[in-house]
Amino acid sequence: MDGSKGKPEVDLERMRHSCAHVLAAAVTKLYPQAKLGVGPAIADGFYYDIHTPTPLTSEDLPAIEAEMRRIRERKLPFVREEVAIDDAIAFMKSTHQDYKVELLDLLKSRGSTAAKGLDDPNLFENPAAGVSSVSLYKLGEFVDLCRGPHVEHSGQVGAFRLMRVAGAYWRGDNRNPQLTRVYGTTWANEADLKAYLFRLEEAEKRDHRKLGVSMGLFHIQEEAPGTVFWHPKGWTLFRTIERYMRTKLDNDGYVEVKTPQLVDRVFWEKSGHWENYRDAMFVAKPGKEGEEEDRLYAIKPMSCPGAVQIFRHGQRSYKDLPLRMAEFGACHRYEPSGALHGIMRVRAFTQDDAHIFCTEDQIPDESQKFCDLLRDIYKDFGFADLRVKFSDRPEQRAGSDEIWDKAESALEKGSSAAGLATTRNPGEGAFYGPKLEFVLRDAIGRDWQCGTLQVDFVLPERLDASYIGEDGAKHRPVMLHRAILGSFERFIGILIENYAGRLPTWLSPIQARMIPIADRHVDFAKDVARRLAHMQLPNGEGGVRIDIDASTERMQKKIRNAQIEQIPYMLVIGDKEAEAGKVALRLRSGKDLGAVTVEEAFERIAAEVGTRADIPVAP
RNA sequence: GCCGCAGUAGCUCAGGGGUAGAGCAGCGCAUUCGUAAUGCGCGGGUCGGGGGUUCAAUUCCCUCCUGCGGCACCA
Repeated sequence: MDGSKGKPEVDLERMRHSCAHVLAAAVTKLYPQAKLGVGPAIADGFYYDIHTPTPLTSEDLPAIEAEMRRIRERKLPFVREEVAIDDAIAFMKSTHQDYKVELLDLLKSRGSTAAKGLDDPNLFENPAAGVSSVSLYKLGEFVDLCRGPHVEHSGQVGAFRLMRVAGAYWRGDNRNPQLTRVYGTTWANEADLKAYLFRLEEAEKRDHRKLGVSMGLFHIQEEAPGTVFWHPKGWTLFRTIERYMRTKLDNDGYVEVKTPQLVDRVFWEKSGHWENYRDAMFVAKPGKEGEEEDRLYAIKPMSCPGAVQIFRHGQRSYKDLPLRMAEFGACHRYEPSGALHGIMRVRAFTQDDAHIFCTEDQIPDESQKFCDLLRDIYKDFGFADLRVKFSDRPEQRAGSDEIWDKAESALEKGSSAAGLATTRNPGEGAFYGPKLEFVLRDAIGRDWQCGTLQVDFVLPERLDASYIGEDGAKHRPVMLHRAILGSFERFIGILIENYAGRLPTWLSPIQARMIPIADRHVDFAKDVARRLAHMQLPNGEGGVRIDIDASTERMQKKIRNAQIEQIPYMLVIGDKEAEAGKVALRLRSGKDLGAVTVEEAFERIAAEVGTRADIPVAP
């Protein structure tokens, strides 16, 4: 908040909410048959859900916005009026505001309009069930059910802009009719509004879908919706991350496995997936047309049932526990078409999955160990800001209360021992156990949930996993599902957006580019490139990933191209360098480090790769 | 999946009932250059697929696909 500089404090939320009323007033004026849903303030602005006989489209927005400006100019007062709830219902009925009537009925009977997971902050809430009166706000002719508060008059709603329309289900339930949600943004003044729009444009430039394609990392095409074609550079990035993760897991006591992609549906029936997720699973029926094999296979949507098969193959002893079984599992899920988003939400993805088979007593230690590992890894990728959500027992759940008590406290113990504070997510756990969800914050303040740690005492039961205990009897292991990156695809998308394409050197598909100034320098440049490619970088990264721009372009153009590709190091070679056997080192920040020996250049790159440092960028 | 919008050259985009145009990229030639764009030339498109209306459709209509913004979903 900057209320500094003697400026009057601005209550943006109040302005935004009032702006939603101005929008509603404008719409009801232009479309008298409009029925209103809810219209809260949200981050950066507001929305209002509206039903009109023919749905509003973006083409209608300019006229609505113009009407809103007229209302702003008239400086109409917001007038609060407390009325008996039955009077309010009668009034809303008389104006055919069916949705408002529905809300009022809820208020009357339950004292709250809370829908699942989302309670509308703009409406009256009464802890005691049932309310007898509600507040209405008048703005000129327009009357709305609302808790307030509002600015004094419509001249104070600030600088706004209607942004877009979208469909939204009434009360967030897809069985309900869909209203048109009009989104707007509101700021204290025109300058702030402009700054916001500028920020949006900047965020758009980070979009991994554009950057990833222009950086030559991957593409997606029509015939394979929601699945990624990884190009050489993108796959280099993928493999770099995979190699890094593998090393981390090797050092942390994991074993790695690979389980089948196609498994008979009978197997998924046993695991329970067929029943719950059949619609979201890809299936395959092999064989000649008309003579297909009489079995239906499903492509695995997740790796855990496969891991259990390996666990239960042969006998396990308590001495084998905890058994940390990792798999970079390629999973396929038939995600709803509207959910697909670049490489962040896809139908084929690779989880950095692992299943820890352990005893109940081992859960706290394993949780702590995992939290430590996860934080360590996030730090290496440049994410220091981490928060943890703790989702506890849902209403619908398997397992006794004792077991839940144990699992929940074990998870809490583990995360707090790792020095992580958790926020509670009541009732949001899986039916099979509680979970921790790890959320990282990126460079422009967006949150991404990536990691997860879930306790599961159902699947070992369903798939009959057991081990022989110290007592010689069979016992049921607990299974911890855990992921750090979540999926490689999504995590790479996050990395691209976090770094705006300027990946740290250790992750850059091309770390250095040779730029010979003239043809006569090409041979020397090739020689330098060869040498650097054969020197061993730390962390088992292999040689420097280097290429050479031997085109007939001018040096300036080659530099520009390397800049656009965000290559961390440019090694320029002309007569002076060839003579001295050196290279002129230029950073993508624009900094010119002058002529250095090949060894010096290597040391510099190696140091950066070794610390996984992010290179400072030009302002 | 639902609501709304969009799909024209590899990319960004203009155009519009009479079978298309720019910039960048690509290719060719010339240039051999000192830290973010050398010049000239050339090629490139079933205007997302299918159907309909029309003498004529890339343009209008229907439908499917894909994408975009949300909603719903995310084991």
